[in-house]
Amino acid sequence: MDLIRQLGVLAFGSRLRRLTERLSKDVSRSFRDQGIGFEVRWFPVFYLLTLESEVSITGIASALQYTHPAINQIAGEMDRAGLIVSTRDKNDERRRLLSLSKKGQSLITDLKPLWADIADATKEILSMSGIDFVAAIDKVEEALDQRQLYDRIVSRIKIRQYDAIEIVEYESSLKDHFRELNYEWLKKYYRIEPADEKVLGDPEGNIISNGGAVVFARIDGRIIGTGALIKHDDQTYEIAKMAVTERMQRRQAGKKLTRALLDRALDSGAVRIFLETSPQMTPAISLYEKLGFEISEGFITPRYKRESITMVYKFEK
Amino acid sequence: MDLIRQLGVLAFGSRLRRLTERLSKDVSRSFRDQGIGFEVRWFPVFYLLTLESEVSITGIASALQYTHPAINQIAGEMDRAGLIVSTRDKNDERRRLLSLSKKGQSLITDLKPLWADIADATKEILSMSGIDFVAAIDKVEEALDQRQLYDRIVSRIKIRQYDAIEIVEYESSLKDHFRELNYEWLKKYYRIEPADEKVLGDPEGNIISNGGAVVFARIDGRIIGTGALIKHDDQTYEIAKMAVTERMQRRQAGKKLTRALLDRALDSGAVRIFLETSPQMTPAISLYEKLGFEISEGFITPRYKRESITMVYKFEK
DNA sequence: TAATATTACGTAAGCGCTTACATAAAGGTT
DNA sequence: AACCTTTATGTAAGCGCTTACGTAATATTA
Repeated sequence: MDLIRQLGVLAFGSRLRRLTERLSKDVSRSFRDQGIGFEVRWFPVFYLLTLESEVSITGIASALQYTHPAINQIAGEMDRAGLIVSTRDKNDERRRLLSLSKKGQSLITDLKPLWADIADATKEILSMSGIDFVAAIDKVEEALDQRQLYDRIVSRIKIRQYDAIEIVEYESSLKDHFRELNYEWLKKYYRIEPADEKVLGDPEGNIISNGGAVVFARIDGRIIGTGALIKHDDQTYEIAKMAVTERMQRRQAGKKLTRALLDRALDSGAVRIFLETSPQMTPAISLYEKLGFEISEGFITPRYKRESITMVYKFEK
Repeated sequence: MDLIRQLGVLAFGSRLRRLTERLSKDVSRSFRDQGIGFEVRWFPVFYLLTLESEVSITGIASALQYTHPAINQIAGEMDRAGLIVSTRDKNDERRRLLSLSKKGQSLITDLKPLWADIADATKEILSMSGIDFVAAIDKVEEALDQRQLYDRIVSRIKIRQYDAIEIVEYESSLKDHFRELNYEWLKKYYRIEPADEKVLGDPEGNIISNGGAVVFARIDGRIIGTGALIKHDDQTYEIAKMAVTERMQRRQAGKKLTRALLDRALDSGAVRIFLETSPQMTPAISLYEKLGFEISEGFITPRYKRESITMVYKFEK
């Protein structure tokens, strides 16, 4: 009946939220019952002030790992309830130092046994889980400190996307894709120059027949990206004409294309592999860096008017 | 440094909230990154709609254990995003039946692998806790279903309060307390009648010297309640003149006083123990019931004008 | 069959935090 | 000393749920 429960780890967030709400609602109700005029959400701040007096808003915030507006709001409420007093820091007029008021001090004795009851009851509930729940949360938080959930998800997504891309060899039926994919971004960022038209119009004549290669990236049967390997001499290869259609960018096609061309160059005995790209293309540059290229002084005559930087593959010694 | 962490079970609510926020923020970010136009908070509803179509708002709410306004809001957003369509139920014009739209249907294939990535990453994090976190939450929720945290806290508070009350024997220096405590509530609810004045003015002459007793409840050195045992004959005792000062009510003083007087009557060989109270005093009545009294036909001549009901102690056979 | 209770849905506002932004004081730099 | 950066605080608004409440449709009951 309870789908959230069935979904297990998939609806883990909803699950935790529900549990949190359930527990904290009960705790606040217990507090209210006592008619002490104390809200549970004040508890961490109050407790901190029993340990230390003259603490600033941000001081409390960082000790409790809350944001400072949260503390500001709680302090406002506690102030209105007469539990704290605040004074300006003599040495730093920005800071507002909080301490418990007389009334706040005297509340401590009333609250302490109540805390103990709540802690005991909570422990009782948590012990039903059969494990040390608090310790388990500690470990989960440590794991998150080490590497965020976000990063873990993203790396999985990337691997999946990378695997979903198929690298396809050039054949003449795909000739138009090679031109169109490159035109798409050239038009967007620059103008198409004669040198572009020449190479993109006849990849067979200009690239493949000279010992180079053209490959394509395919997802679900659709060509979405391309790239070429141009042979300059037996030892020198250039990766060029990389293009991925805009809608399919950030899906690791560039990475898989580059790696495919790089492998091909290495297999052909390349000693020098380079590429040219534009300084604005920061995602591309960082991709190339990840794959082992580094920015270098240009060593070939620029063939295009557009500004470019040269990157060279760093062979491992 | 992190006080919330140090507080352990005492700040368990804050702890859980923090973890929840951290996890769900990362998950939503991953979703947003994908640019699918899908919010994580829609997930449970969306998932349910992949299993069943034509589900009503309250139907979804109860399946997911959310409130219906939550579902209403989520449905509104999903509607605006074009993921669902809603039709009126032919048999019940109040109900709005939700189903996935074409667009919603086609999203399923995009979302499924993403769900899997998120589930895997979450599992990875949770496995760091070294225990089956989801199962642990299951058990905690079961424990809560059995008996709420609130009830567990309250019963601890009551025991503590009960233990904090000291029962004090009558002595003439406490004579005024006996009168004042009784006058306090008599004035509040009725008028003081001659019969009251007589007994309350001279407990020694009217109660104690006739083989009865007067006791007091004391907290932190202060007398806060009183009660009397009146002897009618060797076998018949009456519990009467119970009073607890208003500010100290609900602290189990009445219970401890009654139990003390009851024990005394039983020790004296009572065969019949009764008391009179007013029908409006429902908290008192339920207290007496808990202690073994039951409402009975009055069997003594009414001594006061105020309306009253008689309760008799039920001896176990 | 009229009155009453229940149910389904919707809307507004609240809760306890957050992010985003503004302001003023303090500290650093040239 | 003028300028920029950083820090402490405050305020507004948002988020994702909740409670509270209103209205209309349906079910129940006398």
